[in-house]
Amino acid sequence: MNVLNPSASAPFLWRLQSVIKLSEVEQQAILNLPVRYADIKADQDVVREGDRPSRMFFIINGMTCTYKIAAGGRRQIVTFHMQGDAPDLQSVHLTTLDVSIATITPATLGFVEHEAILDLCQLYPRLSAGFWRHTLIDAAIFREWMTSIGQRQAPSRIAHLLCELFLRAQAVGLVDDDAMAFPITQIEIGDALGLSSVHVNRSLQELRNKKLISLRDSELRILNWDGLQAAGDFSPNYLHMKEQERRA
Amino acid sequence: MNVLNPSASAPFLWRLQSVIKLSEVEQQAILNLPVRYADIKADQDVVREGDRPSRMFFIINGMTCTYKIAAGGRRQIVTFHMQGDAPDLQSVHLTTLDVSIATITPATLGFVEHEAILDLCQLYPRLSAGFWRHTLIDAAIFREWMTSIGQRQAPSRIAHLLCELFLRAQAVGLVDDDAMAFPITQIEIGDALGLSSVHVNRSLQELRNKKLISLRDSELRILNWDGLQAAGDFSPNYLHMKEQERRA
DNA sequence: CGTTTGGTTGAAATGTGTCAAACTTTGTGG
DNA sequence: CCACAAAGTTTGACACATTTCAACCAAACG
Repeated sequence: MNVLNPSASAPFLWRLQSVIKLSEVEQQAILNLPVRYADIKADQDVVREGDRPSRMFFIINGMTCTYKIAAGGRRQIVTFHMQGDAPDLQSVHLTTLDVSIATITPATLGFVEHEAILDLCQLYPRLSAGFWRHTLIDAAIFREWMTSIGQRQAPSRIAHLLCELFLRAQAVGLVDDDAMAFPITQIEIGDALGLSSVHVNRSLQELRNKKLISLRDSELRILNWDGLQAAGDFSPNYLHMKEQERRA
Repeated sequence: MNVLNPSASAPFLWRLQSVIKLSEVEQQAILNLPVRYADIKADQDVVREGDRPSRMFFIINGMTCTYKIAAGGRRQIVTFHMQGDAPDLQSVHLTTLDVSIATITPATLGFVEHEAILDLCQLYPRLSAGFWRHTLIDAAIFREWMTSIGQRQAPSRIAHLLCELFLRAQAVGLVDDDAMAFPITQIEIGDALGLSSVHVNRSLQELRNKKLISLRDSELRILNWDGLQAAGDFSPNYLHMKEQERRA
């Protein structure tokens, strides 16, 4: 956590550009952001509920999950984040964290002081809009997850999650040949979908038996995309991927 | 929907000021926003999933819910909104709506063109921050609801929802003497919490039997706040109410 | 190479859903 | 302002998706 690297923010820039078009100047502003990066082991908390961090971070490599603990120690994972995502961008304005964020895999993270982000927002309204839009897409994902957990049965919930993660991985170039690295355990899937790991296991077998996916050795392969979408009641609109933003 | 009223945005201003401190100039900018208002009957869609609205709205009076429809016509209500809230503020940047928004009660709404909001964001970074913060608090509520639906049992989910709505109503002056107007039906509670209306009914009776609340004739009265919080595993931090924002 | 972590299977317990009917309150048109 | 209709609430019996507990197996790891 002590090396300073001027180009480390490239993954964050790419991700932001999938969210909003940026001018050369604005791109440079992001690339010039003072970033401190750190390698973190798997299954470590990066930040904890109640923290008041003075910096945000983005993912250079690896996967994280955001979670809350409910009564009885039950854990709800509210979202997964991958390359380029900024899991706690919200902390720029919501001073006290209402969630914890942990690594799923070993991860390389880039840390940026909130002040630096706020300065950019003052200078470049378009960057401000981009950051806002990033958090809005996160919120859209939360809404869709709520719908999944509240209304869909277990196999459908799982199919839906797999569809989402696959598209998001694809968008950042983490998919080849219909397959992606899938480091999430069945327990974690359960924590994300409000299911026991036992039931996740049985439901996954259903999806496998229907020849929709193969999932083993931490690799997810889509065997039948249309079938998986149908099983998961999945429609990608909520990810707001190809959408052209309105203006400056 | 044809009267123009220069001071109609007052409830929105009050709400924004609970989110971020504003200067005199910024306050005036909000008050001078060109607002068109409209009275809408209960149980009407204000906007629908797939719409690309050119304006956002805030609630002058009444209550709305944001919902999604899943396979089989099952409805998930993802949030309720009340006085001063801007339920589709997100539409300023997420052009295509991924949710529908309907009135719960007859409501008076104020509509503002997105362009006007974007102009203010350019002029006043602090307002930009305030809008962003408003949507971030919405997202925090989504996260907490996910945790409720995913991890808590029915009576606890309901108690949690009641706590939240009570505090939010209190913050905008809609509570007196431990009671608030409660126009939400048991079916709607079920749609919000992923429960059948039958089970909502039985769980509400539990809360009543424990002398935590009284709920009848569309009035919710809190009989034992501490008990209700405990039953709902509720802690208000996620509402980010008294939190002082960091800076400009 | 033992130890840990994650995956799989079976059987029993249970929270919640579904269906159906009755009851109560609210709203409305005559 | 009544009478009726519509909407919301309550109750009972039964079905079932999912959880829990417990054991075993397989893969990853130091």
